[in-house]
Amino acid sequence: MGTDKRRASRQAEAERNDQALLAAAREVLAIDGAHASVASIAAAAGVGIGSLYRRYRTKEELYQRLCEIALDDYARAAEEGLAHGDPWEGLVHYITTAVSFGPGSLAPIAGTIEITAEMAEKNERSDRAVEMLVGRAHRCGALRNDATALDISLLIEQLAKSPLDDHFKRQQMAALAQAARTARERIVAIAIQGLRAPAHQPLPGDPPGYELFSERWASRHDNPSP
Amino acid sequence: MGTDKRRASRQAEAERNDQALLAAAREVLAIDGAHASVASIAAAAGVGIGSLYRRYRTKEELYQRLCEIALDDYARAAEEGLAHGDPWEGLVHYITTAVSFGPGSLAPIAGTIEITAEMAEKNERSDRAVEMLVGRAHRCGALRNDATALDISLLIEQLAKSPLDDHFKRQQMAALAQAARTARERIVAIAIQGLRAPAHQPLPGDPPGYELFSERWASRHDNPSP
DNA sequence: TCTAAACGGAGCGAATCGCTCCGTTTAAGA
DNA sequence: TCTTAAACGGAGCGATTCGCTCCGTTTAGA
Repeated sequence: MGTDKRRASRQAEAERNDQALLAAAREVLAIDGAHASVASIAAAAGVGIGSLYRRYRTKEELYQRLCEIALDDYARAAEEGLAHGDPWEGLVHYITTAVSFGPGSLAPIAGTIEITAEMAEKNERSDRAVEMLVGRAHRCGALRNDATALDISLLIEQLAKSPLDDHFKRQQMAALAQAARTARERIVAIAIQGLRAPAHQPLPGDPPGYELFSERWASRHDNPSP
Repeated sequence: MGTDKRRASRQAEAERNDQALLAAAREVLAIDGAHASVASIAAAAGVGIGSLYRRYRTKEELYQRLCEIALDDYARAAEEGLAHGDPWEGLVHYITTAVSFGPGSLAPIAGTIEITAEMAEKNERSDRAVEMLVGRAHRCGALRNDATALDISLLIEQLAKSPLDDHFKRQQMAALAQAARTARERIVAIAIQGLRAPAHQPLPGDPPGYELFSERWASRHDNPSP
């Protein structure tokens, strides 16, 4: 079909550039956090700033797209976990996969962008899957019964960010960055072990409420310091 | 003695301001990370910028002082742990106390300042104490034997930073910040539970090496991107 | 050879940085 | 009461960095 030929070289380059941009943005955001600059994202993708702004009219638009992709990844990881026959193994798959995403593009920019409809929808899908995953693991007795789905979500967020890895990446020390990554895998294994039933002693305080998630995305553009 | 009178109001205010500066710097650094500004530190302390620079000739000098204090806190927490009769309880005391320090003033500025002699000394003292703590806990069989002292130090660093807490603090939402803190306490409890022997399965990969700590403080002022 | 789509990046105004410099306040001594 | 010097707060300097625009160049296809 002619379409394939029309989509050839030049348009194909545009497509490749878009993928490179999204991948680079994800990486840079994970390392530099909220202070990542558009210039550094374009540079990391090997693309001019102009090309970036031809695809996304603004920085926020790019960030929104990144969030949608990240939320989709989380939802998929949770659904893969549900596909596992063993409830515990399924939960472990979700946790390790989600952690391996790194801080993704979510936490660093929470509250700085407007939530799109697509983001809200993917988020609900993800929440539902995680809730089912945790419920299953509770019922089969593998997961300690005082750990809630929100506890696990917060645990994932806590483990996802690796300051050590980021630091060595920023300094271009690849070997040490790799070592930092395997060190974190050990820590994740420790945390997962801590989720197994039975627990030696109950978790302190009340279980976390959902406001911890929802309130943080209520984007308030008013700066705290006038 | 006349000294007390000479040290009265005006010099006393200077002393109070110094304490306020250190406390505020610690707080601001924990929230804003490496991008904290001198102006915001002075403002948080309720002090003029001029007063800050009368005490510390440069931003780096202030940061070095903060690091020395933080390292001292860690060392003290570890030594308190050693004072406990029960090895496991002593280790738990160290971990929870160290985590409660937050990211302190260490991780955010690692590699950005020169190490003073005092910093190196306090660091060694802290390391020795932690090594003994972990050795004791291993010998009495409470701590899983494939978890090393470095694993525990990295675990502490991983848990110390609370993005959620920081976010709500930045947005001046005190109630949610408090909720975020108790949520993190639950996560710390989970992780500690994961350190208990016996483990269901061994930790993956090789134990982390000490370069992960030492290399990161080798301050390289050359920017990676020329 | 010509055209139009995709490209890269210099550079704009605004914001922010670390830090200096100076006019003001205040407690102690004459 | 007046003088003095130590401690104060903060406006503002030059440098840097930001998001974004604008324009000259490259290149695939007719």
